[in-house]
Amino acid sequence: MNYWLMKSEPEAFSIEALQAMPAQTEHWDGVRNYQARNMMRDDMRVGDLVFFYHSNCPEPGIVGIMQVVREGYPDFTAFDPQSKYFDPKSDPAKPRWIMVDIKFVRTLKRLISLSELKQYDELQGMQLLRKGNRLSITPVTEEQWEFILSRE
DNA sequence: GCCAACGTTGGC
DNA sequence: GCCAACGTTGGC
Repeated sequence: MNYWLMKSEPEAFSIEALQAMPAQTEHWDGVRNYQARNMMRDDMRVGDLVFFYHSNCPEPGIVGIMQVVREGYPDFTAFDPQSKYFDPKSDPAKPRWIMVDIKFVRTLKRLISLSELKQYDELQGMQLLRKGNRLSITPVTEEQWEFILSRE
């Protein structure tokens, strides 16, 4: 069982939007970074728990929890010229990009902001907090996961 | 294979 | 809107 953190701009896709989906489940499309793709492809398993992080918004931070319900499969938005995630170099016969399906578990009782996360010694070394980190998917250790939930 | 130019992310 | 950090592209 692994733990993760996945970022989304709430204007594009928020935890409220996930909660409103049929079966409260959605595919996590549009990841166009190889490191993040490799994590989805190689390491993410059904049952893994994921923090939902709102990025690029007035108060960035962790807003809820979701769960992986389908393991990596081709990101079909890469094949759709109408999609903003279209990638002409992704060949349907040899897909370049991968997505997983994610199900809403719950919102946190309160938002745990990025600025708060940065203040905890216990979270030193958390990949999200590394200088210059731009990865939209990062692993979270069990210790970090438990600690963050204990601050809720 | 190097690296300059360019594009994107995302906090502030 | 700014800009630091970083990834990708493409000429050589």
